[in-house]
Amino acid sequence: MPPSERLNNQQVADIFHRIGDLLQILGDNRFKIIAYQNAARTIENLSQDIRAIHEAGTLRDLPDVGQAIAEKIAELLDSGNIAYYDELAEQVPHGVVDILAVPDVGPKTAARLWKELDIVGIDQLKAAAEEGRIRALKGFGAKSEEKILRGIELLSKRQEGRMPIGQARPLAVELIADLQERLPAGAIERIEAAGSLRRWRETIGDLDLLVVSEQPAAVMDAFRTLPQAVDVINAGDTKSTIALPSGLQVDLRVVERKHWGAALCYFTGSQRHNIDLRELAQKQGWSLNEYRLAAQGHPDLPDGEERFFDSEEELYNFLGLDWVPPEMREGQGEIAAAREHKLPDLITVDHIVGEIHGHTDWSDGQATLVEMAEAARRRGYRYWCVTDHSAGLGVTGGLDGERLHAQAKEIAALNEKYAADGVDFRLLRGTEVEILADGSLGLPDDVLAELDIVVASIHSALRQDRDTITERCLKAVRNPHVDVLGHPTGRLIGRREGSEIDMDAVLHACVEVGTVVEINAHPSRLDLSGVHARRAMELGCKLAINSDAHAADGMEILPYGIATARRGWLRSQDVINTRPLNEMLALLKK
DNA sequence: GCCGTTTTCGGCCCGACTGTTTTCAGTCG
Repeated sequence: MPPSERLNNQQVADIFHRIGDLLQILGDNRFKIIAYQNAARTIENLSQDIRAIHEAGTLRDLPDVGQAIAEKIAELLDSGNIAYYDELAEQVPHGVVDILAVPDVGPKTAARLWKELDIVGIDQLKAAAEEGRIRALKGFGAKSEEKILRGIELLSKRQEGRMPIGQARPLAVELIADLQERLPAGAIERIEAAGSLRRWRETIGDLDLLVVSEQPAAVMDAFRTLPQAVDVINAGDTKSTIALPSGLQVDLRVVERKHWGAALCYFTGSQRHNIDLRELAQKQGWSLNEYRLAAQGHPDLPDGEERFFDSEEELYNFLGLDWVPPEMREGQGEIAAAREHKLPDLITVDHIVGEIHGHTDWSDGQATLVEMAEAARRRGYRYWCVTDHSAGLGVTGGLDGERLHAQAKEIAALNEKYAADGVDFRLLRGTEVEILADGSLGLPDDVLAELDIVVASIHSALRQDRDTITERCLKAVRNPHVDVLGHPTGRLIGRREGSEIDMDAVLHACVEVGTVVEINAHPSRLDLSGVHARRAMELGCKLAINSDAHAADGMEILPYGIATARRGWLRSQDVINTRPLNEMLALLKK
């Protein structure tokens, strides 16, 4: 198969999602539909290329993949299509599936619109609603038509997709502050952003706010009348949904104090994690919802007997589990690990004692060397490596050997001053050297050899085909002077897909030759991703977490990188810049 | 269609909100 037709994991997962959609519209068994959806989710969360798993003959070992789905994955990868899928797709006009994307239009509605009104696309749906033709259907009225039109409107606003977490977190802070300002002191006892934001997912589909209050009506009112609310989508007694100008939806839910533990857990998700937790509770004779555990078929208790939890930890412990950090709640084996008391001791921001990738105004940074060094010191760092761009990346005024020498003098002078003042802080000399299109580097080996740390990164020709860009990267990784592979895929979340690089091959090479792999903490990069970070750790890679700061306040985004590492189940010992200077340097390639 | 510290058959999470309904189905998370 030519590289352009090579399906990636997401594309394979999309086909199985699509099978699920088609089965829903056709009214098939709902558990069969769930099975396809679960398999799709498993595939999109894989840390390895699904083709490699197929070639190893281990598809059946994947969770939620049984005989039937394994065969269909194999068929898809080998032949490029799935006969069963084609057969389903023939039965349903293409546009009917598109209609499912409209909020509040589900499979039942889509099927009826198609069969009873011959609506097979969003444009037709809009026309029918505007012309008042939908109210002719039993169970539909004028309000249903309004709701559909509003749904289409929301969908068009939401086309930009999910919001990057780097935008969503400040927004949540602002919303919480505004809400509190509009209510009398004490009306809100507790408030926290839950959902994918609390799990630190890369992108956020909607914001979930959870509140403890004895005045739910006042809270609901204040929330629905926030100036940012351009639309009120739901308005209940304890739950409301508003839309922001960007199209982002915000849910707010009010619960009683005694519900906090169960509610926070429920609203943090993920959905998969919640289902796993509820199934576990069920096996122990309990029914779990967002408020409490209630005995149900318990050997010693009457049905309905309740247990409440002030904290998540108490709930998890009650079920025989250790508390699971939110970043791990993705249904990737964390419940089993929590039951066996084998959850990793995750890395925290406080473990980081220095960074080894950042920029100054010698290249495209905004601050001077001194300003960056002082910013690093204010964070309590013991070292910071200056890695300005190399020549070869035209736009940023990259440094050649001569300018690196000039910079070295400034670095040496600063280090001498720190030493004289008895300050325990060292600036290191480095470069972010460009991996050129042919895999050669932007600086010659003799220049690289002088430096403390060489970070090698790709910024251009990211659209090379898989084999070419993988080879290019492998060549750099194997260069004896290259210590760190910077932001390996080059993606910019929400703006640019990463390269098609064969990550498994690159990680294997890094283990083999001792090249460190970066988790770039910038919220628009988060590169490696959590999924790839976990794979890297499992393969035995050494990792580093860097802000890639270009300004004095640039290191403040480090928590995004730490969260990504935590999503990859990383511990402090997996990350080299948790170690003191000499230990860290000793972990680099010799 | 998947899965198994009760199971290879018989299960498969749970509740808020909405609209059009007099008791519920559909959708969503």
